[in-house]
Amino acid sequence: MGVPVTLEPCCIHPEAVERAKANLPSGDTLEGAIKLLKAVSDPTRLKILSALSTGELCVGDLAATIGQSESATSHQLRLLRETRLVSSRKEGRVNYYRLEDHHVGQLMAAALEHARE
Amino acid sequence: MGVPVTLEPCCIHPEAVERAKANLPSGDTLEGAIKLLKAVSDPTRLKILSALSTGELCVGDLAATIGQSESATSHQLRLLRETRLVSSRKEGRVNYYRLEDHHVGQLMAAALEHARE
DNA sequence: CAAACACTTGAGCAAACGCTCAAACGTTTT
DNA sequence: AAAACGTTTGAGCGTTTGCTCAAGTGTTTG
Repeated sequence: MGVPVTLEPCCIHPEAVERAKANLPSGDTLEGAIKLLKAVSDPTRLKILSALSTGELCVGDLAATIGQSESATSHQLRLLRETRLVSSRKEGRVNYYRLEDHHVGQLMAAALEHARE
Repeated sequence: MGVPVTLEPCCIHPEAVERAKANLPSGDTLEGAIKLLKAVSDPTRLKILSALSTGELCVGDLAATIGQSESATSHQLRLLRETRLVSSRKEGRVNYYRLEDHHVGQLMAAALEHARE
């Protein structure tokens, strides 16, 4: 059927809308991108990721570095673990965290560059 | 005074903490980066920015493109205007919006690439 | 085996967020 | 001048977020 789908009755520039719609990311892609962006768009978590970019750190040191309680730090680390941005390694009773995702560096760099202008 | 400043009494690896602390972005830089990241880490706003990457659009068309009410779209556009990610041009009673920041493209690209893996 | 330690977890709460709805605004058409 | 249009704005509301505090886990030390 050569019938045009998605007829939008109420818009000013239908062809512009079609073009823009065609370029929108798919639901899954958008969802994944949002999860990543939400993960890095919090001061505490961005500090954690920035700190880990200098090498692995345990929870206590991470907390001391970013100036937060260990509890708060641990809560955020959990979120970062779930989004696979960090991973952990246990040594005795100490838990060492490190960066896991290579896109995070790019994101932080772009955002910080923007902020320094 | 050769006295070492910022003595942190309670952490396991003081030298690692010092290194990580030295690498933390300054308050202003961090704040700016967070503002940018927060602005792009919402589905509605990310859709708006994605749509605008195909060219300028008026509010009604933007709303139709992303599947949101004009009011909701306008509210988010206001936020994007305040963070200088978009700018607008008025023609009669129609308001055309376009992308204003060149870092946004990089950010979206990195986030979407991550999501597609 | 008890105490100390490093960390995690759940409940609870205040603040921030994102939408809707109704009203307003400035412009254009009739 | 009135009506229609495209957009903006403010109030209100339910949801989400990020912290604290207290309790819990597992490991190590005395």
